[in-house]
Amino acid sequence: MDVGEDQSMSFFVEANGQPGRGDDRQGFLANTGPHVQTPIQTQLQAQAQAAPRCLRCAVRNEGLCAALPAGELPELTAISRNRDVGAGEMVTIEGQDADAVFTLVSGMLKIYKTLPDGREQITGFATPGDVVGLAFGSCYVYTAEAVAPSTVCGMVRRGLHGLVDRKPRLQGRLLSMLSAELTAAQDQILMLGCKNATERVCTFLLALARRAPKDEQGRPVVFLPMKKLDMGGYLGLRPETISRVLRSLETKGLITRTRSAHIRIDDLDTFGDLAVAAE
Amino acid sequence: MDVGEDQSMSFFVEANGQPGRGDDRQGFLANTGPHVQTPIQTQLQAQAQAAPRCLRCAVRNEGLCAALPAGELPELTAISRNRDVGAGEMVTIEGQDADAVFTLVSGMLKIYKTLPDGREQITGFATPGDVVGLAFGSCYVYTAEAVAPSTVCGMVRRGLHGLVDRKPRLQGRLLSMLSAELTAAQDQILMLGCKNATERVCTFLLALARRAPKDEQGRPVVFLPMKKLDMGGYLGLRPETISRVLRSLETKGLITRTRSAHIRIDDLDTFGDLAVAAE
DNA sequence: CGCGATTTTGACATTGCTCAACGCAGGTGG
DNA sequence: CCACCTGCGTTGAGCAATGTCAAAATCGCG
Repeated sequence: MDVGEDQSMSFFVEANGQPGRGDDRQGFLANTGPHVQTPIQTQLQAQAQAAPRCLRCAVRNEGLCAALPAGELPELTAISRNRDVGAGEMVTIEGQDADAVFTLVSGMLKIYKTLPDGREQITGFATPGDVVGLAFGSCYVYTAEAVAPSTVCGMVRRGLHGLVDRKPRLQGRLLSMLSAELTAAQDQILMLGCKNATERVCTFLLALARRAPKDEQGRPVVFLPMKKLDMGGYLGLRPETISRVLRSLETKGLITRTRSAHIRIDDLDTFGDLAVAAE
Repeated sequence: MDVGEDQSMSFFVEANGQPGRGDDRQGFLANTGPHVQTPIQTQLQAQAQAAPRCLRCAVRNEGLCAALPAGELPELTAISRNRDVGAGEMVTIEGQDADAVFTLVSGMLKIYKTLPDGREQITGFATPGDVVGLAFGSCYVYTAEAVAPSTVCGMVRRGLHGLVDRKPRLQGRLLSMLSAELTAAQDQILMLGCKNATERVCTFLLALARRAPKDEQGRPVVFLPMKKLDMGGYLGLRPETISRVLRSLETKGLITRTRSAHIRIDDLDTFGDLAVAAE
């Protein structure tokens, strides 16, 4: 993971409902048809038409999907479906019934929790391949909202539940994802608890830089599609502060703003020092 | 969980070693004798003498142990061992080989991570029943240090590994513990990112108050064995600030300091408002 | 080109930190 | 048994970092 991802899991400790039984809730994907206990023929038929999508998928080797060999992909295709979301649209909403689990295919989502008085704290940004919407209880524990036009692939909770039962390998994958979450959460705690504004911004950029493309001289060029307000919401800072820090880093020659929403890191070493990276 | 607990897990995604094989490392408990592949007789013998400890244990119904019925407790006893630690002693050390997993039997531990320059952030306090030292990789990802004289029960990693393989029920328990962790971590993120000093202190006291004993009028009396410095390390505040906030709460009649290190919460409602509890 | 939203910049306010002094308690040694 | 010492907590004064508010500049988009 990089800058925090999704936050929690589902269908393991099913809140207080049985896995089987029960009618399909009306959530997203409810019309995909029967998935878990589908009669063999119907299932195979569905797979035949469905197979290509997961196989060709941009994030086929990320997230949950990476845990399945190509031969088993059709089963995933059968319970999943793509959906486009525009910037500002929500994929999951804190407190609502967790009907589906989503893999981000393209774009970027912000993951946040809200205090009763309206203050909100962003706990992470999801990048392609990240999984969001895993919930231990019956409700989503955070809101996931697109900050750029995005595509998500939704898997019905019940369908995924059944799939996990049949493919123990998925369970291990879920576990390591959960563990990665926890690590990310703790890094954020460390950041919010100990670091000053400059250190926070550098930590954030550095995390993004790891996955970012490099220019011809090997300098990472980070893409920041989110608003300053969201960046601040993640770092525990106000947008004005972010702006000031970036200006200061630019003045010192550590970064260059190239295209809009793109920042090139010019001095990676000094940057690492400022980020006070753990080990 | 209450105020954060342990932080991560082990033996699922074993870093890059196989579960079986390999000599017992020299860590704590190495002298408990063979545990996993013990010949039946030896094992039963060990159980016979060992059984009573876990059965009588103060935290028998907490943490991992709660997942095992009384009849299976001897197996737990066989791979575990109690150890007393004085205030200031460390149970796990960030970055060191994760040889064992510990259940806190009595006392209190602080869990913290350290930045390269020495700043440290406490990510939680463990109370009896909490499990610390679960590590996904081969090393502990945090330091656990006693803040009061404590007793921990250590389980050899390999022994626990084998036990989890034999008792699938333990796996579910580990999962829900991990999920509780994550929830606690996110609450802390919310706190560090959004709340001011007073709100943080109230949030903290309120979390402790849930588990705290009540006086004859039903008011919770919270025990705070840790130093102000540690409390501050958890809340992202300096000890002077904690002191000032407590003084101010006292002046307002919201709390009363009873015995040393004990605080009674007099006005739980107002307190809850100040804590800005999620939902 | 022009509108609305976002970002930037500046001036100022506030919060919590720093530093220092003092007090209190527990432990130690005479 | 008492004096001292050390570490922690408390309190105060001043300060630095960041938040707040407002205005100007810029961007994205039609």
